[in-house]
Amino acid sequence: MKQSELFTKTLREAPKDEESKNASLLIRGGFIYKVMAGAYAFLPLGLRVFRKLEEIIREEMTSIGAEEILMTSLQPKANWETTGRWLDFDALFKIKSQISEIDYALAPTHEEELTPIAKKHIVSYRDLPKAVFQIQNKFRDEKRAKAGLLRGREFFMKDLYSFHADAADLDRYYDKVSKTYMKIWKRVGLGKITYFTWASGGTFSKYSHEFQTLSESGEDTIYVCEKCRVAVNEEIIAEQRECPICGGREFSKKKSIEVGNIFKLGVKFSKPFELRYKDKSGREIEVQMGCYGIGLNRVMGTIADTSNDEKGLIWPEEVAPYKFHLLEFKKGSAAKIYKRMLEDGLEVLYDDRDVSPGEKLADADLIGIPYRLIVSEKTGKKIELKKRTDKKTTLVNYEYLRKI
RNA sequence: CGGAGAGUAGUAUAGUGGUAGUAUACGUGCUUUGGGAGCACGCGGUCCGAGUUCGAUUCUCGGCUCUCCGACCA
Repeated sequence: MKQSELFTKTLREAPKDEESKNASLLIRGGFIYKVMAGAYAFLPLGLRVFRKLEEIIREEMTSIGAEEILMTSLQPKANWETTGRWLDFDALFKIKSQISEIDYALAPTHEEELTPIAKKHIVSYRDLPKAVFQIQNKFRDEKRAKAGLLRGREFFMKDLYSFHADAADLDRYYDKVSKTYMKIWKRVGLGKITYFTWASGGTFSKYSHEFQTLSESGEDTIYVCEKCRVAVNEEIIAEQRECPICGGREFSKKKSIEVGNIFKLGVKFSKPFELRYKDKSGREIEVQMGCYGIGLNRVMGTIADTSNDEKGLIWPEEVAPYKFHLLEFKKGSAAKIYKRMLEDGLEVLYDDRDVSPGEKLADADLIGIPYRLIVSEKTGKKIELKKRTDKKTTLVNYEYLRKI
């Protein structure tokens, strides 16, 4: 992509209506646009990051046998009445048709939609286990949207739902998902600071688990067992005074962002919707369910929040909008290299704009693409390479780029 | 939802009961090119409504919006 043709511009100063570091940097870099409190549009660079995240998550979900579906945002009131959550779900957006006066829910989560769907397809023990996931926008009527991308009213989630014949099978799958989640954090660059965390199970079960990423701008507090690299959420530390793994009592208190959580739903939804299967003896048994979420906006915000310096963003390689940022200091001098990179399938943002070197460098710092290539001479022969976090550049030849 | 603060140009800011200023961005021209270049000229603004007043961007009231603190958070 030529930067001269990019839809967005960078902003020299942080917008004053946004105090959070994540949104402030992302807005300055032209990744997102704030539509209103708690609702952000993804612009070309931001969408590229989003798609990378999506693809990583998709690959990992597929690797544990989950199939992708896409459900609706508009949902019938009746389904929510079936579970009692039409009244009980605080953050449920309810809308009324101005024509028919029929009530709808704007989906904050999809158990109420998926369980009846599953009923059509899961009728026998032969149909189990099953797992489906989707990546979709969700709506939650948060009393207070805050912290930029971290708590919004409309956001994207990957939600995975699994269906099992019995609790033991659910347990096995739940563990598998946990491990896969840890792989995902690693791939998106949050591996070292994300902890598997014991949390209250809410209305579903005694415990659930969260994945908490250490960050000063987080709204959660966790207690980390440094020995086991696991944590417990503040809400259960009172009852769970020991590390669930090693039994240790040494915790350090940290602020964190919940980037994912997983629940064993049991029969919470299969019961009201009468999702049952017949076992070998012909007996009808309620299906065991699990659900597993990852907030994509939140993950993107968390990366922005935890991976930056005073000059701008520092994207982890797997989620960067482009792998290479090609800068030229003499008009047109990098055109040939750019063309060749495209032919070789290398992901590159080419700053072909007619602006000063200083401005290009400052923008490159802000946008945070991991590998910077600088062509300073008219001949275009010399390529300097500098990682976003490096202080100095090194001369490389073209062939080297393909090996990075 | 309770509390606090804030709305002035695309962005960031200053200021004022009487002509709204600066930086940056943007446009034109010339010069310039390894850390947000320089000069000149130009374009562009007081959130909405009501009230007080000869006159309101400024004061008062209402609304809308945003931010922060708290509560809440499948």
